[in-house]
Amino acid sequence: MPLGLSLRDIDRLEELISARRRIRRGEPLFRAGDRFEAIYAIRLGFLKSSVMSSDGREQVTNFHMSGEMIGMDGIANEVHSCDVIALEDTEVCVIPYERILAACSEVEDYNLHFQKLLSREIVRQHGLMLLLGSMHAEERLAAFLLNLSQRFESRGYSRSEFVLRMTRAEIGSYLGLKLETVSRVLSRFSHDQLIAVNQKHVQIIDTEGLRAIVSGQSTVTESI
Amino acid sequence: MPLGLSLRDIDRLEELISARRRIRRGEPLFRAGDRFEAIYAIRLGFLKSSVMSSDGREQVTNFHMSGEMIGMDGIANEVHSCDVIALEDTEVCVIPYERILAACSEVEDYNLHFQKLLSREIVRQHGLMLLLGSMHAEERLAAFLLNLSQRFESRGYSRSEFVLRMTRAEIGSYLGLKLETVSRVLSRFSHDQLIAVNQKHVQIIDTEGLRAIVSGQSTVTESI
DNA sequence: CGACGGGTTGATCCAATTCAATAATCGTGG
DNA sequence: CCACGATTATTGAATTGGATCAACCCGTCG
Repeated sequence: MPLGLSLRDIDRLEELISARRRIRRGEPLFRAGDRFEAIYAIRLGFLKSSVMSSDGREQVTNFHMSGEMIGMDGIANEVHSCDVIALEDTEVCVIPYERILAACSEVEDYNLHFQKLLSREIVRQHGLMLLLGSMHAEERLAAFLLNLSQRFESRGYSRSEFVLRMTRAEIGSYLGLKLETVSRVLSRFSHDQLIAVNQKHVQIIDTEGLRAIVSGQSTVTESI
Repeated sequence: MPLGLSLRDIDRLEELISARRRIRRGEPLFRAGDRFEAIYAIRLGFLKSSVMSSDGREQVTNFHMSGEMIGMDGIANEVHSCDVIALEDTEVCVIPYERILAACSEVEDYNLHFQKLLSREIVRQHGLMLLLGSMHAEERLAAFLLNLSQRFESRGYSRSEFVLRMTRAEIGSYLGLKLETVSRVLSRFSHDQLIAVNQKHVQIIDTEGLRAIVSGQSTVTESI
């Protein structure tokens, strides 16, 4: 469900790009409070967005991969409202917001396109809120794995085997769980033959089983 | 933090408005799946947005009051992705999206303005995710009450005394809690002289106390 | 090699849910 | 206007899912 731009769309925006930028693993693309100047299209790599509460609790709000656009949070107040950190060496295209605005005014099509991008982010977050507000640990993790799987697939990678670039703690923060819970649930999934886990490497064995978990059917689906 | 448009901004958009529409308490402004045609500016009233999971769990994603804009979720797929239901008799201005698009293309200022509206919604949801992902029941409710208080104030109503238009179950859904928990925490706040509650009527007595709770200081702030 | 960050797993604890009973309020139609 | 059923709210007791605390393992890097 949560998508950025298609390759074709990225081509369309190519003319707006001012530069490329490389961010090394662990380094920020930008931080909350930084002046908002550009939107970024990810060429290659993997990042996380997170917000901080006044008392220092971190909440990961999203993970990003190639083809996705980031930075739109900054439009609201001309200042970024979250941190974006590279979880592996990453390369992004810098698209100055001024150019986007100008292009949107000139071409109604661009305008619609960009508004759709923002709206899609809103819709995506609705899904997240449903997850955070009403799902159990197992459901959250199953949904998370299926989402990653689907995104990898749509990028031409394997949908059944991939590497988690983030730590258990980061997954936990994203899903509103503690890292121990993430670890436990992954172990349980592994034990139940739904996935195979080896540290950061994950293999999805039973997609349907995971789907069943997401939609509420408890693990031990009793046959009535 | 979460705002719609100022009155001045609404005036600016006045020319785009095609009609007014009244929705009676309990009736939908639109439902998930409805074709997206317009954005709505609330003249008067109170509504909730909610999404439904495949297995029927409802998650309230927002409450809306006068001056706020709703419907932007529909831009993404030309179809609304959530239900919006009036919690009291409500009147909205209907602003056809086509006109908004046209206006945005013509006036770069409108364009920026509308994009800010969308971005603000994204930023607001980040705050919600922080709440849902990492706060305790008491912190969630304190944050919720302070937020309502602030919004009422900025509309010229009392910031210390207001009526909750939604049920405990709806508050619970919004905050990721059960209705009993909401009721209990409100009772506790009442007992601790932070608020006075009488069914839907709430009076904020100790704003600072509520703020302290939101930022993690436990209720029983021990003096060290 | 030792230290350190990341991961797993077990034992215990606790905040919030669930189940349940009761009360207050609302809306509707006679 | 009042009575009645339905919805909404409160409160208590028991339960539980996930958090917390803690020990340990593994791989990597200086």
